[in-house]
Amino acid sequence: MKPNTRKPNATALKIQLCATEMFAEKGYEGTIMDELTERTGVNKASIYYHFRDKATLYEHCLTQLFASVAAPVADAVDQASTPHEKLAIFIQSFAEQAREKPAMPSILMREIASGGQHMPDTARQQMQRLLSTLKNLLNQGQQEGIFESFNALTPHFMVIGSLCFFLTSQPMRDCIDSPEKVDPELNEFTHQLIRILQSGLAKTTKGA
Amino acid sequence: MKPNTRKPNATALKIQLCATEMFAEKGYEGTIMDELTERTGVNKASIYYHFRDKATLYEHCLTQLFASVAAPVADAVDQASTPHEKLAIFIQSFAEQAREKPAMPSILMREIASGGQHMPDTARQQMQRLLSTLKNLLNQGQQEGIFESFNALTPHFMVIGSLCFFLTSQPMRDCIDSPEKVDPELNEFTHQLIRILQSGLAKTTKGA
Amino acid sequence: MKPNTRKPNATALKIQLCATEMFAEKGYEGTIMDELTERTGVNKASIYYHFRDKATLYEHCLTQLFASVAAPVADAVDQASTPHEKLAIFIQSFAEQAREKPAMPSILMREIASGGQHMPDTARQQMQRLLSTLKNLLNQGQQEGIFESFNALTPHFMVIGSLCFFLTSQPMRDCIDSPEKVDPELNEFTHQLIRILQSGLAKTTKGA
Amino acid sequence: MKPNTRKPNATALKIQLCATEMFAEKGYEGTIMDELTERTGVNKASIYYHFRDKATLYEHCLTQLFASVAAPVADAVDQASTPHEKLAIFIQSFAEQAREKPAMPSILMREIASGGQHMPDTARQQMQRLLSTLKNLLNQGQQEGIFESFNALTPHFMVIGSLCFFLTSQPMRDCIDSPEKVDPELNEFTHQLIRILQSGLAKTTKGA
DNA sequence: TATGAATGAGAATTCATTCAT
DNA sequence: GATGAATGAATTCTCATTCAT
Repeated sequence: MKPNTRKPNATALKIQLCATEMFAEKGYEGTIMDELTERTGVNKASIYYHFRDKATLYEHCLTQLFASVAAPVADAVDQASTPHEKLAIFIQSFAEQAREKPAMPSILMREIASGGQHMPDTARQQMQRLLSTLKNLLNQGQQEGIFESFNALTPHFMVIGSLCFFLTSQPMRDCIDSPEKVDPELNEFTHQLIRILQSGLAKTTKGA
Repeated sequence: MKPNTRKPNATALKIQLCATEMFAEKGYEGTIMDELTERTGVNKASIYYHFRDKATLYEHCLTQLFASVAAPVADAVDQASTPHEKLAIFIQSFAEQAREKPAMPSILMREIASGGQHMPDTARQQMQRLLSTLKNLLNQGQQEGIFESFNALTPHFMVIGSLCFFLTSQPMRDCIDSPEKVDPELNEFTHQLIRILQSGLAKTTKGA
Repeated sequence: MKPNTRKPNATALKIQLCATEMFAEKGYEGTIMDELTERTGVNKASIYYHFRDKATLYEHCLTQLFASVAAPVADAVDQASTPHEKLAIFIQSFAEQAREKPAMPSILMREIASGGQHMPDTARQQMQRLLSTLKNLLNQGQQEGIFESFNALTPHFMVIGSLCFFLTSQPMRDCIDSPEKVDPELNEFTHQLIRILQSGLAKTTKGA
Repeated sequence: MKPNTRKPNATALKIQLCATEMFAEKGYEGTIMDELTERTGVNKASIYYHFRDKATLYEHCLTQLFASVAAPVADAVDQASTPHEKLAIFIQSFAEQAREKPAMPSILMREIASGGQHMPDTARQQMQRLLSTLKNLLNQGQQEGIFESFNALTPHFMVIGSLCFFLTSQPMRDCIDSPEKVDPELNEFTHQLIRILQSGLAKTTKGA
């Protein structure tokens, strides 16, 4: 029984949470173990006791994070029945997860930007799972004659990409207070996203 | 006169280009000045001669990069007349710019992921410019009764976000060679994106 | 238990002592951290662990050094009673301190030469304290009709300046071995200094 | 005829003056050639054209500086006749020189503090010359029964040391504006110095 | 487990000096 | 003589990691 397994005791958990936050804020290289020490209040050597090294800690954080996001989305979609509903739920629940775990969009964006070299396999699989979920509901919709035929990657990235950009760019947008700026809430953004995609993917039935 | 005749900026330009590439690949902290030295073949002190320090070099690269992307997009959109055309051109030309300057999506994603803290003002303004361009064409379309009313941020991030994700995730997707995988080309992706957004934003007149 | 049992500050102290010596020998800019590493036998990173950076280390050394000099002098003067005695003790004990802590005159001279820009406040205060001590004894002597009236700065610098010059110029003088040269010992120098000042400051009552 | 000889043209002279100033302010190691470039407005390569390297430039500055100080002092003393007068003139004219060439006390103090390792021979000789001048007048005074017998080094350093300290510490003292502080002018300081030394060295004739 | 101290391998930056024009 | 651009050898400082207790 190696020390760095199972039942994350209080210390280990605190480290994990802080680290996930820092990785999101500053990226892998930007995260400095000394700073993590300060933020957690945990002794540096302790971090190394609980997680072999920085890379291992990173893997651990990402694995946990992405699993905790993908599962609820897939589950929620399964509850719905019609493709339109499923699509809406997909978007909705991904948005919710991203808001609840704000580290996720940041980390995902950084990882993808760097070619996913440091993304642990399990984390990658979780993202695949989301894509599959979407693919399935699109197929269903297409077979039912509701949706046009599209490569699932396009709507996938329209959802994931736009939500990640929207959420992570919030601090940047908050800096600019031009009087005309009317920033939508996440809710509004999500609803518009749903509306656009539902009608954008829909089969154009009008014979005109 | 040797082939590599020394024009005033040859060295500085080489540094800028290489650095932009590295910042895209590895991020700010991941970019090591010694490596940049090797890649450019330029003496390390020379880099510091032309650009005060790493941070300044970064700023310079970003400023140049984003200016070189936003201008052509805005210009291209100005050439078109109808909102539908403008939207298509917006997407098309942003996609083109992103393909031509592959560093841009990576850098943009990383920057946004970290709250844009290190993004120079001018670079930020260029992104604003893109948003304005889109806002204008949406307004025009809306006034002409062609588009529904949307906060421009939603379609903006649907375009920028999905294209950035699509382009930067290419290497990641290329790793997975499942036989069923059918990855679309950028062209196909762009066309689908245009189609979905054109019909997704369009005023649903049928039924009226 | 090895002879060099690790007490909490052993390393930090060793660094401080070596550094003080080097700062005296070579000045702030002339002191190279790598050399300090070699001299102390302490790992370079350890120096930075105990003292944030070179400037902090310098401050620390100076603070300690000047405090350790000024206090004994002031204390010694307090023990004496007559102004003449006090003056002699002032000179005597400053000379002693300077011999015991040969880094002090060098550092003081360099610091003053550069306008004291880098002198930590506490160190500056210690020098003020010496001046005050002298001022007081001069005042006492003046009130007792023993000393003429002088701005204390003059005798102050006659003591401090001449002793610093005498002590630090020793190596320079040792180079010149002209046969006629008869260099006084510190003791002789100090005694002459006392004699000259005692009679130089004394009220010239004769002739009255 | 090497370039770095004789008739110091305008550029070379400007460099020399600026450099002397910087060496005084910051010391040898603290003087950075790039900064010297900025201050002089002369191109860096030009400095190297006129003076082989930093060490040579330093030597040159010191040689010029100390020669220009010692000669006038010695000459002035020669004009006077009585030992008391000569002593006063010695102090007076050294003080004048130091005020006119404020770089001198700083450089002298730094050089002595570091054991005079980098002091060019000619500069050292100039300091010796001052000591000799003082020695002679003391001898004369002693033979005339005016002065007590002292090793000349003591009064020498009392003059040189105190004046150097007084002059260079001015900026430091100007920082402290305690209400009680009454800083003497150089003139007052010099007069007190003369008074103290004249009576301090004088033969105590009173048979009491 | 927890902790203060230590450490080696970097990494950013500086600086005196030189070169080509 | 003057100048912008280069360059190699330092030099300061950082950081992931380990050790001793």
